[in-house]
Order: sequence, then C-alpha cells, then structure tokens
Amino acid sequence: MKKYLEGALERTLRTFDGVPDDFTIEISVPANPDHGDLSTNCALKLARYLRRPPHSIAEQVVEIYREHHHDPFYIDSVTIAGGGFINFRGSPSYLYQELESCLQLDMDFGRSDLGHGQTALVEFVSANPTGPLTVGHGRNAVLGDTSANLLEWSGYQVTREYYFNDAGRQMRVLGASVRSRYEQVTAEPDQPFASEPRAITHRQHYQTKSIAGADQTSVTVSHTFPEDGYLGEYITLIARDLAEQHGVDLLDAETDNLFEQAAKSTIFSEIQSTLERLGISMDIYFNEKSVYETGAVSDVLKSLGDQKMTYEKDGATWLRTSELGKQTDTVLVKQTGEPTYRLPDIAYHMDKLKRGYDLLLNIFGADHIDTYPDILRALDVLGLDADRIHVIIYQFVTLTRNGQEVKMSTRKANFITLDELINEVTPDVTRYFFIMRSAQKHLEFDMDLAREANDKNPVFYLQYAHARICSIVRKASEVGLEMDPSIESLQRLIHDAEIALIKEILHFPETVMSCAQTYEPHRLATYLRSLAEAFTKFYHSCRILGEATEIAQSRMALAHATAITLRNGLSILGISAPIRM
RNA sequence: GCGCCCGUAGCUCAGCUGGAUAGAGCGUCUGCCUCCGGAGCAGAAGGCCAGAGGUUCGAAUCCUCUCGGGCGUACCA
Repeated sequence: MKKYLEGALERTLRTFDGVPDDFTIEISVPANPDHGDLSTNCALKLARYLRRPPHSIAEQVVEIYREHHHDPFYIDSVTIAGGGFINFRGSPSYLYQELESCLQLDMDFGRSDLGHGQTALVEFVSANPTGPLTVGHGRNAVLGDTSANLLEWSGYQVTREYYFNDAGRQMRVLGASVRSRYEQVTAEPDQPFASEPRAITHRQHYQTKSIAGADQTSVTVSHTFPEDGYLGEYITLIARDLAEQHGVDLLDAETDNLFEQAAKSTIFSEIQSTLERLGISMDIYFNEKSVYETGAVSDVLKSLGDQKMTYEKDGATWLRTSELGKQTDTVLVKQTGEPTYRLPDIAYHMDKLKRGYDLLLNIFGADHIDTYPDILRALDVLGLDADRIHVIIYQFVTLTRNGQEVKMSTRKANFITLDELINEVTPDVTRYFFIMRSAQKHLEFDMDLAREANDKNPVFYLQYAHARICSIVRKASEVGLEMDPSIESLQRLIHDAEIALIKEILHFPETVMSCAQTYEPHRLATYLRSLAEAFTKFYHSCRILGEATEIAQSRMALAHATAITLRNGLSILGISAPIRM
C-alpha cells in the first residue's frame, strides 16, 4: 500500500511546477490512528518551494490525486488535516488481501528480497580463548546473531564468523597461569580451589619445596604465579583435569606450551557450548594466524609503505593516522618487531573484503570506538571499498546483583560468566534482555529481577500470547472448529480490535526490513511487544469459542495469523515460541 | 585536553528518514476472575524530553555552546 501511494503521489507531484528534483515523498504511519493509516507531509514541505500556504497545496494535490491516480482497491478515503497533512485511510479490501497472504506465506511471512541474494558476513563474539564468555560477550553474541537472522530474512546469504587470536603474550600468560595452578594442585590435592590471595604465597611455597612424584623422583618447582596471571577458578579446573590425566608427569615440562594448548582447547569448547545454548553456531572460526600465513600482513605493510603512509621512528613502524583525520599517529610494528593488533586487524578486514562479501557487519564493544576507524581509513588508503563495512558499536553491560554492581574482568576472578547468567534466567530471557535495548545505550542487567520476577518479564508476555493462541486452537479442534482463511471469511473481521490487530500484523514485514537496513535489531523486540498487546486487546474484546461458527472461523484465522507473526518474529530473535507454558 | 556514545515519568527504557495530544514496563493508587490460559484487562497519578541559544511552517529528534555520566585516547589484546 505504501509503495502504491508513493508512486501515485510521485505522479501527482510531477504535474506541479517548482518541485525540486531531489524532492522525496515521505509517507509515515501517524501516531494517532484517528488521523488515518498513512500520512504524507509533502504539502508542508513544498510550502517553502512553491511559496504558498501548505493547505492550498494539499488541496491541489488531493484534487489531482483523486482525478488521475486514485485506486479504491488500496485507498478508501483521503482527508486534509488542519496543518496541511494529507491523511489516507486504507481500504479494507486491501487489508484482507494482505492478511490472506500472511496466512499463505506462513513460515515465510516477513521475508523479503531486500538483499537480492547478496552475501553478508557478520563477525561477532570474537573473544580470544583466555577465559569463559562474559556477560559483555553475551550482548555481542545476541546482537550479532540477531542481526545475522535479520539479514537472512531480508534476502542475504549470511556467514557467521568468529575471529580469534590464540598466540602471543596473553596466551603465554594463560599457559603460565595454568602451569602454576597445576603445580599447586599436584602439591596440595586436598585444597578445594586456589583463590586470589594464595597466588601471592606461591612464591615462598614453591621456590623451596620439592614434590615427590609418582615415580619416586623429586622435582623442584621454581615457577611462581605470573604477576598478571588469570585468577579465575576455571584455570584451576583445567589444572585439575591435567593432574587427573597426567599425575605429576608434567611438572618437568620444559615449556608452558602443553599447558597453553590444554587451556586453549578446553576454553574454546566451553565457549562453543555456551554459544550453542543460546542457539548460536558459527560458520567460520578465523584464526588471526592465517592472516600472517597468507602474507596478508606483509602485503598490507608493503602497500601502506608504497602509499607513503608509514614511517620509522624509535625503531617502530608508524601509520600516519594523523593525516587521516586523527590526532596522533599509530604504531603498527613495535620496536620488538612484533606487530600491534591493529596491523593484523587491517589485514583481516582486507581478507574479508577480498573474499568477496557484499556486506561486512562487525559487532564491537564500546572499547573499540577508537580503533575501528583506523581500520576503515587504512583500507580506504589501500583502495579497498570500505563502504561495504558496517559496525554496530554497543555500550557496556552493567550487571547488578543484590543491589550492587558487579565489576567484570576476565583476568580477575570476580566476574559472572555468560553461562551462569543463562543458568539463572534461561536462554530465552538472556536473548531478549540483550536485544530489547538499543545497542548504543548502556544496558543494566538486574540479575535479581530477571531471576525472581519471571512474571514481570516482557519476554513471557510475548510467549504467553503465542501459547494462548495455541491453546485456543487446541480447544477449538476438540469441538471440530477450524479456521477459515478465505477472503470472504476474513471480511467478517470488522471490530475495531480486529482491524487494529490486522494492521499491526501487516507492519511486520516492513519492520523486519527496516531493522535489517538500519542495523537496529532492538526495534523488532519493541514491535513484537505492541503486536502482543494488540492481540490481548483483541482477545479480551472478541471471543472465539462460543461464537457463531462463521465468525469464530474468521477469528481463528486472525489468531492464527498473529501466531505466525509472533513465531516468526521470535525466531528472528532466537527465542522459542512455546505451544504451552 | 582531544575523540566517540549517552542524559526522556520515582526506576529501567521505547520514540522509525524532523511532524499532529511524548509512550511502555516496573513501582504507586482504583476497579475487573460462575466466561477461549488473570503470566491478563480497564483506568488514575506521575514529564520545562539535562540547560541555553540557533535552523524551520514545525525540534525529544538537526546545528552550536554549557553542565552531567560512560568508553577510548598504550610500542596491552
């Protein structure tokens, strides 16, 4: 209907003199339904160009529209509001036809061909395997997966990718941390868990002590807990596993490598299972290492050098970001010869672009706010099409528990993992809470509320509406009542609450498209809430069971269409649509 | 200091490319269960949209400044 109206108005305005070439017709849904179903402000906007009062322009627009471009199939009536708004009331016949098509499309209702089958790569989570996923990663994961779903529903071929780095200093520290815990565990097998203060006592403890091995030989341990080591409990658990498998055999290992590998694989599989619980599975795990192996890193360095965008200073290689709109230059290669993370990041994005994706979507935490523009600038300098890259920056999550804010750090021991969160509030609630708010706002996650007060939780409102419809359908089938989805049947839906619900349902496809286009997945959650609200209003003012057969069959069809929309919407959000609760 | 993000009801937040009377949930108050699921519904109270200028027919929305909060501003990832 909107499309039709756009075309009709465009043709109408073509007969006017003085309309600018780039004039765009805006059609919006009025906040107040009394004003109609669709509304345009074009007369108001044209007032300045045509130098006439808006109302008189509106009259002329309406006159020409009525005479030449009016199609009663779509539009029932046209009115001019005081200020100069032109309001259109949709024709019921159109409404019923769209509702019928919703019922026919069923699982596909809401899908569009916006992307024309273009390829999109969504990179998200991308946490390095140094510890369990945190609540912050949870927001990233849900944001990324939901965006990917939205793109899929909008006609893109989507690849989900996880970028990680399992080399370098942080991994060495990880390995050393595990080793130190292993030594402690094998020395004091009865200690339940190593806690933070114990880390400091290690030094005195191990530097002097000899441990009797299973093979009767003595090993002197001289390792201490790394100064900036990982203190989480999970490190000790990994160490215990190693102790169970290998006893004390690993005490004389020459390097920490074995510990590092064990930690990495354990942590990685835990990350994967956490994501799985949220219904997320990645298509590609991309190791930063491969960007070195393919030569992409050296290519980037060379190309940037050729562009005279780099220089040497103090033994390091710098990128002239100050010439690209930034205050200072940035180090790409350290004095030590080791690259900073920015260099492989550039190479990685170059690699993604060269893999030919039409659209690259990245989900980054607010701490990347300063780094990703460097990447885009560098790619631009390299002559790559950085416009294909879009970034969703999300603000941090603060978790409150027992009325107190919980500070989260992977390195310190006092963080709540995403797994623990899911345990307490279920995957559905987790996904909904992370998606219901705009990404660029701080998210306050009140654990006590989410856990205790299930009935106050908005996600249950949506699921409840769905379960209720299913229940009605069950009851109806017991008495042999089936829905009638024919146009003739749908035309019997004339109650205000019925019409309002139909209109709400029909907003679904454009909502999906616009969420995908603007990368604002939270608006889908807002929409589903108002859909469920429209349904409960309908439910309370229009009975189904017990009414005359014909109207009952029509209302069954409307309830079914609501269930379709709820189910499809929830599936985009990765949330279940239960049949009963 | 500089860069990016955010200031909307007591609290947590919606508010689509500027539009008509700024909306939900929670909390508070008032009603509603012989009736398809009350995890609900109907209603009330609660707002100088942080503040001040500007742009325009029209601003919570765009621009400038001020004040508050967050994140960054590492040869850490």
